[in-house]
Amino acid sequence: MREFKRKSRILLIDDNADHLRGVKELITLESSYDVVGTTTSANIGINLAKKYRPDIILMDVNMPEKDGLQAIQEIEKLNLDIRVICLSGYDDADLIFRAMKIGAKGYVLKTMASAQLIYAIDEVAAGKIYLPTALTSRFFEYFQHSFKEEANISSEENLLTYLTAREEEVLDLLTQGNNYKGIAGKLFISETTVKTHVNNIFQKLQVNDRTQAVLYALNNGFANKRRAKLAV
Amino acid sequence: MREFKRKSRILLIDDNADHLRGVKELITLESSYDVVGTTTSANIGINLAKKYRPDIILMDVNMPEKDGLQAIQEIEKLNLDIRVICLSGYDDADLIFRAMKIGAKGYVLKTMASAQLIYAIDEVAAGKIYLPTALTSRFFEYFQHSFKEEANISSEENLLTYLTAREEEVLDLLTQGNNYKGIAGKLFISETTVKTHVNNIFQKLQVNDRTQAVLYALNNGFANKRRAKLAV
DNA sequence: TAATTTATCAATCTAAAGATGTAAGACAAA
DNA sequence: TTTGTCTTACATCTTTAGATTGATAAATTA
Repeated sequence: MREFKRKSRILLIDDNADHLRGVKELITLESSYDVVGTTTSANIGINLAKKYRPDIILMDVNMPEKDGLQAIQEIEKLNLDIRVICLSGYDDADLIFRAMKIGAKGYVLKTMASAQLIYAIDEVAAGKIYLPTALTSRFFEYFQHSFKEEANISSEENLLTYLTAREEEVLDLLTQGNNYKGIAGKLFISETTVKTHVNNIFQKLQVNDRTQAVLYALNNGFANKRRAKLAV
Repeated sequence: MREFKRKSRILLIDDNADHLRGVKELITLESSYDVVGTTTSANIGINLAKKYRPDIILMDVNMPEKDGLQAIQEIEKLNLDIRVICLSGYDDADLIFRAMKIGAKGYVLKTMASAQLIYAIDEVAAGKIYLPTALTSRFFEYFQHSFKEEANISSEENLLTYLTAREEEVLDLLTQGNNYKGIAGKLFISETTVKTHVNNIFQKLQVNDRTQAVLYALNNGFANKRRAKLAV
């Protein structure tokens, strides 16, 4: 069963007026999409997005007035189910990474063949996320690089392994911002006992105070809820 | 100018002996790669990797004895410049994400056409990172989802925005484990001034002590080196 | 069984942290 | 000019944190 699909409506944002015209012409002539608006200003673009509710926005990410990435973030926050495809002159890995991170559904280079742009729009219009193969490879190199450093750091020697089970419990409560009294109350032991544990923790982690202990714990894989989601 | 390239040497690790045989046959007959070893055990596989130094490992990620992902991590730690391609029966987004995170250079489903596997090996052998289009899309959905939650959390109301520039400097030094004296020394101001700033920070962040302030800062986007690399 | 580790608790002391109030000079906005 | 905010600074006081030493019972390991 094939459901009815209306033509996707597209908004173009690009500070280069020539390129803007070119893309509009391309889409109008070579595809079945509607260009519902064009602008050379990111700020105006955001307003047009609110007004026309396009299905897709082609956004230049290299604009002087306002950063394209910032514009994408603002649009994403509106939760209007608008899918943004980045247009960029550069295949900078960091740019690609940040764009995908904040929710871009595609990233296409201006230097790529026009057929590739149309294909990207087709894919994104169909609900997919699309990156050209070459950019995907660049993305993953950057992605893996950013995690490799983390791995190297924590593979030196993790002093946390020397902690006893009880000390880990105490440290866990420390990383939640508890003071001695709070920890004692939660573990049903005396405050002086907590002090003993905490002092032993300091010795083992080779730190001077609780803040440093907490920082060591967080930087060396002591899972605190949030980050655990991205942990292996 | 085209440099000489010797045939890439491949090690196969898959606890399913039938599948192992099939893949070996495929590679031997349909490609120009050398299969230098096969094993159904992840642990033996790691030893074979050390011994034969293959260029590429095809690793099943769903094994009972030892998790394939764990095996990949151990191999990556050896720094032998071995490129690992995951073979999996499932297109589970979380699995794909974790595999790529720990350094897999490719991820191919067992259900995919054999030509696709050969193509993946070709790409990885050529130094690229390869994910089939369908899996790339899944990866990005997962990737974006994991960051969207972060964005939502910090979009409640970030008390950090109320801090003055100087207070941010002080907080930054706090998040590095400095005490009053350390901060005073680094900012060339008196210790009492630091106390004033710190107290104001506590007020604005609505916390009781420095540990809580540091935790608030870290959980609300206050960039400390490491994480800054992944921040927008 | 003897030795070791772990978890518990206490007393004591010093140093550091935190609360509170006050205030002067710089600077920008109204 | 006045108002307000920011940065700097000090004094005083209370509370908390941290270091050190010592001790006991239970559990583990040699």
